[in-house]
Amino acid sequence: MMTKDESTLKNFFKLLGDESKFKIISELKNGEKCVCVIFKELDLDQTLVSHHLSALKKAGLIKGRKAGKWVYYSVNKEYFVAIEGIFNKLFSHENFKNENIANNVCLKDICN
Amino acid sequence: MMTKDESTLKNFFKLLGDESKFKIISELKNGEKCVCVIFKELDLDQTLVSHHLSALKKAGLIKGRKAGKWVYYSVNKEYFVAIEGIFNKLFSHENFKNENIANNVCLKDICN
DNA sequence: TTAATATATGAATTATAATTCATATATTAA
DNA sequence: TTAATATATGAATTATAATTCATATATTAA
Repeated sequence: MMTKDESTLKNFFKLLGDESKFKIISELKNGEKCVCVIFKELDLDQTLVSHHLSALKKAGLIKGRKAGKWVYYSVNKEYFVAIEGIFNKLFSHENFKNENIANNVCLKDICN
Repeated sequence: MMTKDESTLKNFFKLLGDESKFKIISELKNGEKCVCVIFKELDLDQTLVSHHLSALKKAGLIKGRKAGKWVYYSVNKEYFVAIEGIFNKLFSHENFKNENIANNVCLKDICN
């Protein structure tokens, strides 16, 4: 019922519909950051940020790089390139039809 | 902390992160439809679809037109034009920096 | 007028995601 | 070696959104 692209985009929306995840991505757009910087800058619990990062990573939006005690996260550009393509394909307003139905006519005769 | 644009986009994401709402918008991209057609095509309860429509309308994604017993919903193009602009401003990959941090260096000396 | 139909809406319930809590592991500093 | 730090993770709890239920209103057909 939903295409793969629609499903991918819906899952992306669901993740970034959360304010904390949205803010994490906003931070990472400026370059990679370790967990310690992210949770302090956003004033969130370390463990909460780790959970969010784990969800974002699992879905492919970000990737992690371990270096010593730290883990540096950064946006996965390939993912965002793909999302951009899907979004513009599915949601650019040029694709929207705007046919109005004549008053009192119910499409497809489903309704009486 | 979040700009108005970021907040608008986040709320859009939150709404369309829901599969039913996503599908409703997908249907309406093809032109306006009455509630009766939407809920039958999506095989959802009428009352549930009304709740979703109400949320989408309240946030500005769609508008309703009453004609007799029926209410026809359609996408609000102005809203999607705006969202497209915000999305492309905030999420096009060209905006993403990709500076890697030297190993073991924690940004801003927040961490030890 | 009365009955049937389309839609909306508030309240109750249920499902799901976010958050917290306790704690484990890996790594480096002392 | 031992202690401290950075991060992750499973389970418990809490918050929030989705869904259902009961029912109201408006409109048209009978």
